[in-house]
Amino acid sequence: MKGLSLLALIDCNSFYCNCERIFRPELKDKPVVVLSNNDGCAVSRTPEAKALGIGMGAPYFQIKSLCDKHEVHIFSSNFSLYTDISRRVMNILKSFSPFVEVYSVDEAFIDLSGIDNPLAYAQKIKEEIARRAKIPVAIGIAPTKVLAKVACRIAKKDPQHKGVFGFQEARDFDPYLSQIKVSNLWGVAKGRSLSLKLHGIHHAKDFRDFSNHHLIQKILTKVGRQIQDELRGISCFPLTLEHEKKKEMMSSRTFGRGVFEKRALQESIASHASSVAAQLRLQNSLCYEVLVYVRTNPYKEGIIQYAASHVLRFQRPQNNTFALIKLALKALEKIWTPGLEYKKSGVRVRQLQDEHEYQLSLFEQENSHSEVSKEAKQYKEEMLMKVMDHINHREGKRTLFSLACGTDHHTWKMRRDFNSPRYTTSWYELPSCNSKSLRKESKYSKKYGRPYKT
DNA sequence: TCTGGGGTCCTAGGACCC
DNA sequence: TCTGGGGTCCTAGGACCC
Repeated sequence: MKGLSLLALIDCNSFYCNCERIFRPELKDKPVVVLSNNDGCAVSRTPEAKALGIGMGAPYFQIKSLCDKHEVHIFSSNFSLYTDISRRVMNILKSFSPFVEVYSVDEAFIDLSGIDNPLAYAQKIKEEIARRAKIPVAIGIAPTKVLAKVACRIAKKDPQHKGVFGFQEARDFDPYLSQIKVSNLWGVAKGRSLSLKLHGIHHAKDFRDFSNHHLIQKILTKVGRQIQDELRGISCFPLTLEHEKKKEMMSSRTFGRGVFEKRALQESIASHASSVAAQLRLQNSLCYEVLVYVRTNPYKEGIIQYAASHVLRFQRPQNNTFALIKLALKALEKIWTPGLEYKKSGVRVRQLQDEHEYQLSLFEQENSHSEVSKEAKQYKEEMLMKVMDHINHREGKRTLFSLACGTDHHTWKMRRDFNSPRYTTSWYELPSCNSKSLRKESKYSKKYGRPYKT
């Protein structure tokens, strides 16, 4: 059986609630609920709370009396705590497998290929997480992600499996797939499952064996076909191991109460824009596109409903806080309508680009034209400043670093004048990074310090 | 009156996820 | 009175080109 690809989904049970229980052990076996921002609705519930009929996303004002009656313990969310606990859980997983894909704050896939007894191994993982992070988890084992999700669901629902369930072969899932409702499959939510039901597809097995590809494509897009394949044991969603950069970012919030004034809206947009800019810088990304949106309260009757968004683009990509705020406020002007009661606002950035890639593209652009654009020059300086930040400790010493640019190798020589309170970098490009010039430079570096490489 | 066709690229917005 | 936030991915359809 070795060589067969196998993966496991580790899913923390009622994650936010169990994070809170770490510090309140007396709440074990008691109903606990964690509320969303503004204490709006329930986002995490323990099985005891679910048994009382508290649904996912249930508005707090609707369940409040129920909670009071059954002494449900209510918490406002504490995301920094949950992130911290999550990191601990993921670190434990990394000690079991080098191939860990962190899927969300409370879920991860790991590769179990080649493990002799996967079920026993998973049981060990479960115990270790319970012991070291104090978080109960369920583990599903299968050849594909969609089946691992199914397995994990069974592990959670059926106590006889003690939180770990799965098979090495897709066909072993057959008896279970006819029990699982299609709406419980990963990637099939209410809307799509309703359409599937119209065609007599009620359970996961019906779905897997449905052969009208055209119809599946129409109802569930390309993803539907992939889910079908995954149910058959053909992997379409492989593990993504490296930490990939985000492709979009957003910051949004509902207001505690309705907002009428333009000023308040502007303030919220500026704050979202600045938060997004900080996120961009954190992963060294720039963005071309800024989307601003506002909306009224769709649940409130008797008011004029309004939802609008507007997109503006930068000429060159940015992650500068002030540039983002400026553009976002400009976009807000386009959709601002007076006399309405606003309830939510947000800023979303799209078309991200890696900062360094962009800078390198400017270098290339510059090198291919005799005329240096002002923009390219400015970026070159900014980048050099950054490098200077890194080598700041080499005060007064000449330092060399080399930069890989496309297929060519450009070498930049830099110098900081230690007599000046400011950076006064002098730099120039060597014609090419051939071995002769490198040798010369290495002699030079020996005298003044090691080369700095990026 | 009748107003190409086929291709690519871009974007807005929806469905879904946790 | 009070109904989350942050993501990904996909597609329809418009703009544009020859």
